[in-house]
Amino acid sequence: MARTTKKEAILEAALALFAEKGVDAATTREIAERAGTSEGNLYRHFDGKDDLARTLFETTARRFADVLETEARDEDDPRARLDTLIRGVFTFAEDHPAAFSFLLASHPSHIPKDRDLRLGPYPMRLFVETIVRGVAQGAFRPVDPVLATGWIVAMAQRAVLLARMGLLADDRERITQETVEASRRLLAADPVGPGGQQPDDR
Amino acid sequence: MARTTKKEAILEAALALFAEKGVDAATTREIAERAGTSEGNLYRHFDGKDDLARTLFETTARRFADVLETEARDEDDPRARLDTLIRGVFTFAEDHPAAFSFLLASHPSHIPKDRDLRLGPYPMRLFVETIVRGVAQGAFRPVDPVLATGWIVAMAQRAVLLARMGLLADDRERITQETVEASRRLLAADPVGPGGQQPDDR
Amino acid sequence: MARTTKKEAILEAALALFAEKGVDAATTREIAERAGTSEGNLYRHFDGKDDLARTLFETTARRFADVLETEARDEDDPRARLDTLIRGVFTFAEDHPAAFSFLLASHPSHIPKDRDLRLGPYPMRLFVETIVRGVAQGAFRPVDPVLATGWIVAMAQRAVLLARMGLLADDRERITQETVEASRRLLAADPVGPGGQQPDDR
Amino acid sequence: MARTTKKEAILEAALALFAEKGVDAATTREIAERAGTSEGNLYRHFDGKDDLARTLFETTARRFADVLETEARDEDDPRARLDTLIRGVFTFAEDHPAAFSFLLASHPSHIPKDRDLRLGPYPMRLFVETIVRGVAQGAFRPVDPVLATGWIVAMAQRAVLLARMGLLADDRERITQETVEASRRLLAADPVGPGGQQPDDR
DNA sequence: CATGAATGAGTTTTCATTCAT
DNA sequence: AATGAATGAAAACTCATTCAT
Repeated sequence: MARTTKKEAILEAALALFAEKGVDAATTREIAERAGTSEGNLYRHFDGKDDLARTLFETTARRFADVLETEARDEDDPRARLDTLIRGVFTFAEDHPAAFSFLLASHPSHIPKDRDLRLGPYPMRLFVETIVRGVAQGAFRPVDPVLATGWIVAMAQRAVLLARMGLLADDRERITQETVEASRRLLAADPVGPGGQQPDDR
Repeated sequence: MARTTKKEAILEAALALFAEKGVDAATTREIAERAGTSEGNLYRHFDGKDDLARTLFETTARRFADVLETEARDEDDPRARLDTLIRGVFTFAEDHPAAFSFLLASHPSHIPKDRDLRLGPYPMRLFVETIVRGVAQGAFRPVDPVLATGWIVAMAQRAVLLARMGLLADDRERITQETVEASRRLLAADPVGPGGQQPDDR
Repeated sequence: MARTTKKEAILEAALALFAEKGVDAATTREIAERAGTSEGNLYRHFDGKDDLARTLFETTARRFADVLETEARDEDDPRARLDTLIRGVFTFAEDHPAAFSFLLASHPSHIPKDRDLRLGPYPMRLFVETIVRGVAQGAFRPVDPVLATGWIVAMAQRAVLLARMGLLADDRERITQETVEASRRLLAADPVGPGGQQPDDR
Repeated sequence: MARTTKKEAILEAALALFAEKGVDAATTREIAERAGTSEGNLYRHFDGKDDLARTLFETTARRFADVLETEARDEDDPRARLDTLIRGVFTFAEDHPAAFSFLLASHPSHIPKDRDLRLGPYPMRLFVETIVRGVAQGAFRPVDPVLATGWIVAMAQRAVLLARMGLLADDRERITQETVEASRRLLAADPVGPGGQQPDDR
């Protein structure tokens, strides 16, 4: 308590409740209660519930991006960098479970239009850039980098979700490894000479 | 009156609105209005909004599973069968866009607990079974079939989402092909000989 | 079923529900359901819920009066007659529990104004007349007959209520006797000279 | 605002309306209106209409008991004490007419189960205790004290009711006296020798 | 800053009654 | 007669937001 200001307490409470039951289902009263303050005070710090949600979306997405960026900072090789980014998703999900749920669970209609990519542009962008570079360098096979990013991020998110639901036998580290490995296979440049595996429309 | 009973009209209206704005944000009044009936009548047919959501989740998930099952009925080879299932996701998304959105967008807390897999057990199960068989036959590399199903379904869903948002340059057929191809790579059995990719080299 | 017409079934169902939860809380739907018919049909036989309640109040009050009248028909002596009337209340309460509850539980504001006496004028009148006669003959001490009727009827009703609630140790017959005895004491003419009315001369 | 808080205003308005038309027939809107506040505010202070009714039942029953207790505090002799308690019923009915009506009119199904005695255990208990003591001391004839309490309380209530309806010629004081006198006769120990009055089991 | 009572515009829900069949 | 879908009006209840203190 000592350190955390009321404003932070409100943000924290709101994030937890938004993650748990969705923005619509969470009431300002609950939020205030959980934050140990009054409803009125919530309005001193924020413009309202929507503002709270928007603020949280922004800061959460940015924090997510920061985690990824920090972890991947040193990696230069696209393959290694991508691995790290994926691991970052799992790390973030573990370290900030409410934030992770909130980002995932927000109904599309709640998400600000210009950062539509479900996870916000910030985190996505790092993936996209890495893949673009990897393709250019021949480290990855040629694919639409946005599509590939979508695949990989979705895979990681779903893996977290399934793990949380207790539907996976393996432990988190193993699941992370598997998912990293899977993404490698997804993007691996085809071996041998030219004429490799076109997506070969069957 | 005509052919479609009011009950069906209500279901249809609710599905559209739930998909568009989420269960919480859709009001019973809107639903009734859109269904061309009275709010009271809605309560004659359903126990309330939650019941409506539950019913829709169930029937929609089942319809999804039926589409997949029908399309994959003739395929026996796990690889071909998996391809078909993935294509089925895209087909369903195109043919029943509201149902698809609704299944995706439902907040986890709205989803009946025992069919938690986001898409309900019905559709998921078909994937899991196919992968289990494929692994047994050596057609796929050994992976946790639930995890692999999660990956693949999530990839397909995200691809649909990105396409809907207009973030992908390719047309739908091409995106479908790409996603099918990606899943093949994900599960491809390793080339017998030594030097195979262990998932955990790192 | 065979014999009882739907109309009777409706009356019976309504009486039971009115007694159980009150007129307001009972819904026409419940009534129809319990009567094994449809809501619409209820409106063929009655003008609505209020009409049903009014009809039931009337017939039930009359039936009550009939029971009392029948039992007391042969008694001519005011004392004996009053005893019999009181016993009649207990008899009616036992034979027609729903009717009895309904008559008691109706909120004053539901009771037709001109038969205000809680049990309707019919049953009350028999008591009043008997007491008037008893007073005139010197069998009872001089009291306001309406007030005395109120006392006695209220006593009997309360006794039934307490018995139903299981708050009384004695059996029904004993409670009846006690209440009859109590009413005798209430009205016993004072012993004037010697040889006066012991409360229990009978 | 003034002195009386809104919460009290709500309780007061609800009590008046509940007494007048019954709990079911009174609407939250009316209550709020009459209390000079908004419906929403009613729900800030109470969980709903039922909670309001429950609260009122409790506080009203307790206030009733308090009145009785206060008035009877100094009386030690069972007979005098019982007289005072009966007078207390009339006093309470006059001073708190709405509370009195509400206690009487509540449909049994609204009454909390463990204080079923129509007037709540609180007021009843004082009567029961007094009668038990009086019987033990030989001041009253032997009767089931709960039954006797029922009789007497019911008599007093009915007397008030009849008076309110204008069906009694006498004034309130006279009616009170008569009812007190009646209760004395009800419980008077039989004179003379042993082998006193059995209720003459016929 | 902070509180929590108060508001009002909504929402969900109920139900007596009507109506097409 | 009978059904049960449909209605509309009103009920209970919710909740983001404001306001006096």
